[in-house]
Amino acid sequence: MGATKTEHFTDYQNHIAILAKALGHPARVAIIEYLMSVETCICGDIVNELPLAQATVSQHLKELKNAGLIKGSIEGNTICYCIDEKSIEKLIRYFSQITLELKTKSCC
Amino acid sequence: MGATKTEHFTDYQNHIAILAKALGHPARVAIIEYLMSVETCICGDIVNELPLAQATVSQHLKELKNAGLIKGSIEGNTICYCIDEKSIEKLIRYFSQITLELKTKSCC
DNA sequence: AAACTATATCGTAATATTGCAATATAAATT
DNA sequence: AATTTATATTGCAATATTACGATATAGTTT
Repeated sequence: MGATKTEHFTDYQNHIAILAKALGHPARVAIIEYLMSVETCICGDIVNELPLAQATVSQHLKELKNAGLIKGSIEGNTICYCIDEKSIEKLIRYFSQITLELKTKSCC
Repeated sequence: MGATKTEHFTDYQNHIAILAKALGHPARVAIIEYLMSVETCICGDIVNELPLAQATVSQHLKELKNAGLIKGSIEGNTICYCIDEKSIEKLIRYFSQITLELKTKSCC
């Protein structure tokens, strides 16, 4: 015990959970916010934007990348990170579906 | 070290992270899915819907409630759980904001 | 090539999460 | 009142996450 029983859930449930989990840390929300705020996605400077050590930021970026929320491409010396629009759109569709369903309910 | 440094981030960032984290487990996504699927939010039966022990489900429900994603009201013997629409709408607004910002970018 | 810059990985300590059996609580039924 | 039913809490073991210093890797500049 202790480990999540992913095998008991559907692929869709697991995928939504992976995306949500990746955003389940304020540092990663802050990273997304920063990527959103810069004009282009030419980055490099993410470490200096966050109140965390370089190794920690690198780790958070890796998690966002593994979840598919951001993409990173090597740009000479630095790495150009940007938000992967598709995953955000998947989340919007998921949550929109929920509110849509809720409209058909009578209670609460 | 080891604990999340919440104090370094804004209230908004922390709140989005709390909501996302609550959905960061397939069992909790499945709970939301189930609450969405039933006609009314008269529940009780959530435990039998999930492939997890009663104690574990109870714990997951508590986490969803703490995050504000669901509300539970005592209905005699059972408890009536339902999705808190406001928190879902907050998430939709958040993600919509992201895609909106991305439209103004030139790269990626 | 040596020094510098940007990022990743390793190792490790602190803390959190997941899952469950056992037990507690509390309302409903007999 | 005893039993049953529904849910919560406790305690604990297994596992995962968070954070960071130290070190590695790889491109850039001098």
